[in-house]
Amino acid sequence: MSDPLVQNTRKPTVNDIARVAGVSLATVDRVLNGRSGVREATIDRVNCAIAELGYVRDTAAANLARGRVYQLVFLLPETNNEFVVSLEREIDDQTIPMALDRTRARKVLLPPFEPEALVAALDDLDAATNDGVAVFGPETPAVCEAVNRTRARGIAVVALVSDLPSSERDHFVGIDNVAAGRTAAQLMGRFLGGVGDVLVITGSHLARDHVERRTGFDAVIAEAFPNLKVVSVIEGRDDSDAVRQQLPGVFKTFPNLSGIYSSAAGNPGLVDFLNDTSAGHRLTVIAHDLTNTARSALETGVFDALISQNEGHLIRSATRLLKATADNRPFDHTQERIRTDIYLKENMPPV
Amino acid sequence: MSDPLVQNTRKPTVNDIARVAGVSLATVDRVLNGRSGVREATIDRVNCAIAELGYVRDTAAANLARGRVYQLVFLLPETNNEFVVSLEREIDDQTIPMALDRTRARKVLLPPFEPEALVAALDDLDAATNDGVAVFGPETPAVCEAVNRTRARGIAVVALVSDLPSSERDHFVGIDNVAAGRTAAQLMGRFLGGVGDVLVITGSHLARDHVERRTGFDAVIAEAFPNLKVVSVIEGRDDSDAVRQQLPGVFKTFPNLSGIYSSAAGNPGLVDFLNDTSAGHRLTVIAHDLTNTARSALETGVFDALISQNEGHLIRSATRLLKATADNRPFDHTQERIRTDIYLKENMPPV
DNA sequence: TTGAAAGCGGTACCAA
DNA sequence: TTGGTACCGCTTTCAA
Repeated sequence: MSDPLVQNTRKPTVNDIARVAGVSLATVDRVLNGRSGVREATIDRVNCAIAELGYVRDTAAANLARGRVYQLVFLLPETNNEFVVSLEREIDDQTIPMALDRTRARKVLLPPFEPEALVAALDDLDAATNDGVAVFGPETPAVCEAVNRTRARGIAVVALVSDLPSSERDHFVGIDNVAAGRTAAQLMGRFLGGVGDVLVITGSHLARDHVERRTGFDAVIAEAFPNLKVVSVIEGRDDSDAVRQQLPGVFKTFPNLSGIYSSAAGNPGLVDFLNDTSAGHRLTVIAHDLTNTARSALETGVFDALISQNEGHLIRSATRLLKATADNRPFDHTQERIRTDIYLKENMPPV
Repeated sequence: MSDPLVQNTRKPTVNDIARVAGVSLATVDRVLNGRSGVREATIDRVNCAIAELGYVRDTAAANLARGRVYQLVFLLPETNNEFVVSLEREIDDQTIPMALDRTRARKVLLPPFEPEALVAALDDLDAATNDGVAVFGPETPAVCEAVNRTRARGIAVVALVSDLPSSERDHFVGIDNVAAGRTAAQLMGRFLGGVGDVLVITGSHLARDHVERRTGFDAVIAEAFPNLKVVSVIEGRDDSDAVRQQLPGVFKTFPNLSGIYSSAAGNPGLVDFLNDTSAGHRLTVIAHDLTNTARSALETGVFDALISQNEGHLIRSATRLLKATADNRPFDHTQERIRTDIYLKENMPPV
């Protein structure tokens, strides 16, 4: 083999193609970019040359010549929950590095758990000024159809954090939430020595990620820990106050709780309650996402473990995937896989 | 503010600088690249223009013009231990994506635990043909001095996996191994309910990462688990056979072992022994690195948890850091932080 | 349907 | 000490 990418030989350029195919640069470009106005026969000649030479386009040079800037949009729920806020901050922090990479990302905040708003926002995107969009929102048929329309208009779409598998989104950027729930259950079971009553705090039955986490959690409890029981489930709608208000009732009904799986947002409400009743230290608490609240709860021993996904990685990965899809360029699947992180006090990354 | 990187205004180019400073392109280039032959006064004028315009060099365009190819070297121990092998494979797998990014990485395998070989390899690197080197090896004074010489010659140096803090290496790419050891101890303690006798398998006292892991492990046992005891420590030199051979003796002396912390390589030897004696399932075993052996041991319940660092991330991060250092460009610290991963069966990423 | 040539943001050679 | 200019790999306008 003499793959020029692997060997020390110079990489073939458009000029090489032109020479080999016996055509001009302009024609090579037309074929390369699928522009019309080239005879079939000529197209074939050029494609042969491309194949023969093992040509791979230099994206940097192409973007330079084009003066291209990738315009991306992030559709996020408008909420003050810490995970989403840090997702936003991550986008802001990436502004300059992205700009150096010919990429501009815009945030659009939408009322949470409202499919209509999401649909409207998607339908509002003009393909002329938008290359790609990352969607973090509920999976409903209307949303999926809007996603499909967006793609049909030529805008790349990735689902962020919560998947939209019933749509034709290009990619999903986030963790396997069933696996996350399973992981939480395994930790809970091991930490509790396999016995005890557990409370699960979930967010919304509309949020696919929340539902999946519960599914996973319940499955492992059932499979592996016969003496562990989920005695109560509360729905906190990702709202600290809502969580806070429901807890006293639960503890009155089940005074012997030994574990809590906080599978969504609203942890400040939980921590607040646990500190007030000083129940935190005798309970095993497993929560999601390395937020400031979770960090300090882990630090003080109120939380025992955290399941998390790295916000920086989510944003960078979504960005890379949208750009690659927009150019329909290949990408490194292993690099784009978001890991389901487990954090104990000991392996928390420094802030 | 009118930062052109953030605003929609066009980014300033060398031409803008030339115009504003009233000099030619060539002079701007001289100043930008610190080339000699420019009057002080002119240099100042150009620098003023640069500052005033908020100019940031377009690295892609610069590299295109220069025909630059980054030449990187990875110095790795020559061993068949799975972690190192998968590090090598990762380098191989990155060959094509790197080539597309004007980067060529070369592996050099050296006899393990032999500082002299490492020193010789470093001193052998020609700055004319090498932009950066990643070093995975023991920290000895001779090695540190060689690292310093290499840097002095103008080659970027990062320590990989095992830090070289006594040297002037540009960066360390790897996890905090003390934290990794602490994490292992915390898991061990929780999984064992805080009581039991534990065996620690280490690699070599010459390897800084191995020593640090033990330090962290011992510290948490001492701090948090008074009824947990490290009753024996064996040094396996990252060699499966060596590990395998020492185990029967340990188990004869301490038949009541309830946990094993395998803090280095050589896991095939350990798994082999555990399967033979069918001791695996009553012991709590915590090991390092998501290798194939570890994967299947986790799957079958022979291992209970894994501490790991992502090989792909290690290689990509080392590569980005070496290139950024070579160009002395800034980089995103949070992106380059290697996480100390915890894997249970439930959150193992698919192969 | 095709080609010549200018230009994207830099670099570097050669001449002045 | 300085400037003019060709060129890196690719795109795009204009003319043929």
